[in-house]
Parts: sequence; structure tokens; C-alpha cells
Amino acid sequence: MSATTRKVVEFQWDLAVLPPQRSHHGDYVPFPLPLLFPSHPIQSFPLKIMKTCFTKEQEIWLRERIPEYLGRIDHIIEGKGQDYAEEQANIFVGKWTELRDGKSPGIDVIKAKVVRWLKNSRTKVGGTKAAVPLLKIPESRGPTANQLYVESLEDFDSEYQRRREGLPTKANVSVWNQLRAERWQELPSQDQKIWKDRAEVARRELRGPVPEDILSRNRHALPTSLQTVLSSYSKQTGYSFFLLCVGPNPQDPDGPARVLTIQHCGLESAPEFSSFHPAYEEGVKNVWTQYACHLEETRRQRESVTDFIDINADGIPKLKPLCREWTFANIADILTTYFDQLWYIANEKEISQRTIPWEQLTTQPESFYEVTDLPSAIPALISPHKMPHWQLFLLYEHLQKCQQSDSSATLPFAFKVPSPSINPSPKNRMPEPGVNCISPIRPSVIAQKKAKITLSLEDDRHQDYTEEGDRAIVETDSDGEEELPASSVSPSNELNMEMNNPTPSISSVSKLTDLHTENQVEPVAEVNLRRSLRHAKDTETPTVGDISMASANSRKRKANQVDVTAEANINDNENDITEEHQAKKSKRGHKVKGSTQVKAKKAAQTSAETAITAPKARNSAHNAQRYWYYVE
DNA sequence: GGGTGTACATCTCAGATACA
DNA sequence: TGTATCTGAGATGTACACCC
Repeated sequence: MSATTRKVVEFQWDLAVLPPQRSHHGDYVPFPLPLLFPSHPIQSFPLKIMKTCFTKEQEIWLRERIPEYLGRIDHIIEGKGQDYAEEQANIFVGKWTELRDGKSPGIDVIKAKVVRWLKNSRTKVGGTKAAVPLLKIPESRGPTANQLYVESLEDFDSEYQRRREGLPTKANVSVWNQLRAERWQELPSQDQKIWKDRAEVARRELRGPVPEDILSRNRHALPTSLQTVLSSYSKQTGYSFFLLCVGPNPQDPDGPARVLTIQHCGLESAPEFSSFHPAYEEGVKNVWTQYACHLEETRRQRESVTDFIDINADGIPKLKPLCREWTFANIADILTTYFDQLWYIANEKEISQRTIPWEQLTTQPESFYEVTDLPSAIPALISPHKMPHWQLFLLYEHLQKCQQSDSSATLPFAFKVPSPSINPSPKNRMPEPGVNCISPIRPSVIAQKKAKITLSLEDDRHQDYTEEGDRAIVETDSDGEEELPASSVSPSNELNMEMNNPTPSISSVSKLTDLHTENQVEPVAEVNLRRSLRHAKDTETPTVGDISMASANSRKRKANQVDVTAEANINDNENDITEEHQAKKSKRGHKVKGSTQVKAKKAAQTSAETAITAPKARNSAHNAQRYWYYVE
């Protein structure tokens, strides 16, 4: 490593082969864990579709052929690269005759594109065309409290119209803002608080679930993003970092969990922590994976627990029959979610918080519900996680039976709307430790969720007949050891935490498997991401592994940049550019270079301006750094 | 046949600007 | 003041064409 010690290690383990909950370590936090991953209110942002020739599937297929093609060109593999490219082109058109968006330019054109694609693969960095966005999910700010308030005033608009009469258009905003400020100031502070709470609710309502594709992209870019951030922080603080992470695998969110260890040290040739620590494997890595295992498992259970409650289009929850495999914690989770949903329904109009304030409910039960709604053996409702086990079962069965016996839409249990003094604002409320804080489900998302679950169920019912044997083999491994190589984990031996089984079990057990990927280079998408982080890029120093592939493109970019700044100004007529562009298509050697944007800008400038305007300093493409990380 | 240079399209990001 | 839209800069993939 040239200037700094940087290392990213990525490995995975299968939840189906997790260590049992009562592991020999016995020192990890027992299930259920406190809420460590609060739901992030988010809003989707527009996604643009990349215009590339091949579909994703085709690109993947082609990418798999690059190593052999390049191997032949470099004489590492016997045979000619061109022959291989043409051979693969023939196979390609045998598989597909349509490209992206259903375009079918003809067999010969497709063949030529395949050959050219493989040829370009030698010089291009590879991967996807589009840069990976930063790990950022924009959040809508939503309406402000004072805005909501004045919108509710019937006379506000008329007053606004009266005040703006005779004023220039530009004054409209200030008039509106002034009037809003006046009305807001007139409002008592208690009422202001109510409107602030309503604005908070409105903001939340604007934010839906994170789109899966954004999650996937963010997860994919995470190692690079973290590495870049750590690198920058290291430069700016002199600190060294060793970071352990766990989370879903971007390739398969329901499959093996992914564990990352990221080390960044500003010193040259610093030893890696894993080699420095005398018992890294046993003392650090294994301990972390044991712990992280349960973090991920709990996270998935919290995600999936809502799948164990039927919620209709009105948001009314219905409990499913008890499953023998559920643990007490599982049942407590489900009941907590169930009550939170009931609470949400009861308080929807007056909502100032979305989950039950269990502490207050315990101290003032009469303000929250009718005691007669509970089974006679249960004196009071407390948090299911604090409930004795016999009460937990009793309550669950009671609620479940009430559902079955009552065909009407009446709920077996209903919360009262507490007075505002009892019902604190969410800002002042602290989540109770160990309590499931999954947000209640908004009716608007229920239809979508249920459709997804239904589809999943139908698929999985079908799969269960075909894969039952495989699954059984893995889960009943007698000696407790995973015999399959980690890299060969297939869908049949992965435990799907969601709805893979018509009678799903939340519990999952097993042992650790470590998946190593040997000498894997960084996907270009992640390189792009890091390049997008310009501050980091400027201070980064490449490690090894970047020379061969990067040099060709860097030279090209540099050459291109010089040409743009030196020659683009010559052309100040866009029409000429177009003509020359057309001419270029038939005859190579055209000397005007640069993007259309650059040309258009230059064309818009006068010749005098272009003569005296110094081109803006750019990051030289030659200096563009390639940042590779290595995987253990 | 393989390597290389180039134009162009298109992406992300950040800052500027317009608007209510 | 908050939000939406526009714009410029930088980066990268694709297609084409020429050179060795």
C-alpha cells in the first residue's frame, strides 16, 4: 500500500446457519434486542432510467464472459479473443433477439454490439454506466406548523389578497410571510404546540417506505462510502479507524447477512488490525459475528413481525393462530405490534404519538382502556415484553378467540383517546428499552404490502413442495456443522425470514459460516461513488491494483480535457458543430471536441469573451485516482 | 487482431435561480 | 422560508474509426 493502510473485508454468513440462541458464548444480548434500527421516514426521489443497450440480465451474462475474452487477448487462455467474442455473440443472439426496451435492431447488429461491447471491456473501467448516488435518501420537510395553521383559517386568503392589492408581484411573498407570522404570533403557545404536532404527523405521512432499489444501491455502495468517509476523516483528524458493520446483502436482502470490517489508517505500511491482534479470529471477529448475527436476526424479525398480523384496508389488525415454534419474545413482539396498531387506529385523528406510552398506560389504565375488555385473570394491561408468560399466552388466545367468535368488525380490544395531558408529544417520549417500536402500519400501504405477501405466499407454497427436502437437510444437520461450502449457498438452504413457509416460524437457529470472496476488485459503481465524493477524492491516494485498467482511460480523459479547453472555443457556431458532427460520422479526424454543453456554452459567448476567458481549472483526468479495496 | 483516440450521450452532484 | 427546477462540471459507457 502506497501511502495509507486501507482495508475492507467483506464476508457473509447465512442466517440459516447462525449459532443457536443459547450459544456457548452466552454473553451476547439475548433476543429481543432493544430497538437499534428505528424506522427511517423517507421519501422516494425520482429515479432515472439508464439508457444502455443491453438489459441487466444480458449485461450480467456479458460480464461473465469478460475474463475469458481478456484472458485470450492476453494469451493467458488459449485461443483468439476475436474468435471468442464472435462465438459468444452467436450464443447471445441464440438467447436474445431483443435488447433493452424491447428493441430489436437485427441479429447482425446485435452480434456486432456484443463483439464491440467485449472489445470495449478491455479499456472501460467496467460495471454500470451511471454513477452511484451518495448514501442519501432525501426526506420531505413537509408543511410547517404555521403554514398548516394559516391554511386552516378561512379569512387568511381574503386578508392576503386585500393586503397585496396595488403591490408589485415580487412583494407577494413577503406579504404572505408577514401575514402568516402575525397570525402565528397571535396563536397561544398551547395551540402552536398542537399545530406543530400536526405538522410532524403530516411530515411522517409524506414519508413512505424506502424503495427497495434505493436500499439496494445504498447497500451496494456502503463499503466504498464508508471507506471514503473514513479516509477523509483520517486525513482531517489523524485518527485511524477500524469499523465493523453488519446488514443485508445487496444481492440478496433475505439471504446471508453481510459483515464488513473496514480499516483505515493514515500511516504508511501500518499493520492490519487482523494481523496485529494475536487472537483476531477468535477474540474479535467471531465475537462480533456472534453479536452481529443477533442484530441482523432481530432486525429481520422486527421487519417480518408485521407479516404475522393480518391488517385489513382500514388498518384493523387480526392475530393469526399461535404457532408452536414462536418464542415468548416473538409473541410479545407480535402483541406489541398488534396493540400499537390498535392504538394508532384509536388515536389517528388526535395522534400525537404513534406507539403506546406503556408507562403511562400502566399507571393510569382507566384513561386508556376499559379493564373489562381484558380476560378476568389479567388485572391490567402492561407491556407484553414485561408480561408474565402465562398472561402472554392467555391474552393472545383471548384476543384471537374474540376475533374468531365475533364476525362483525368490532375489535376485541379498543383503546380510548387519552386527554392531551396524558398523551405526550413524540418528541418528549423516550422509547422503552426492549420494547418493539415498530411503527404502526398506515392503511395506505397495507394494500401494497398484502399484495406482496400474497404473491410471496403463492410462490413459496409452490416452492415448499419442491424444496422441502433440501431445506430439511440443512436445518437438521446432525453434527451442527455446515457442510456446504459457503460460496455455494443456494436459495434452497437459506432460511427466508419472511414468508417462505405458509406456517412461518420466526425462530431461526444454527451456526456461523464465513463467506470469503477471494481477490475481488471493487465494482466500478463504487468507484464512481467515491469519485462523486470530491473532497475525499482530492485527498485520497490510490493503493495498488489500479495501474493497468486506469491508465488508459486516464490518458484519454486528460487528452480530451486539453482538447476541450484549447479548441472548443474555436467553434462559436452551433450549426457548424452539427455539420461537422455529421461529417465526422462519415469521416474521422474531426478536431472539435468536448461535450454538447461545453460547445453550447462556448457558442453562446462572444468571440472576445472566449478569447479572454481562462478555462476553469478542473481536476485533471490524469490525476483521477483509482481506489481499489481488497477483499479478504 | 488488438490497441488506442475521439465524440457523444447521459449520469450524479452542487449551486444558482425561480416561485409561492 | 421552503421547494422545485435549471445549469455547469465532472465522470463514464458506447460506438466509431484509425493505427500498428
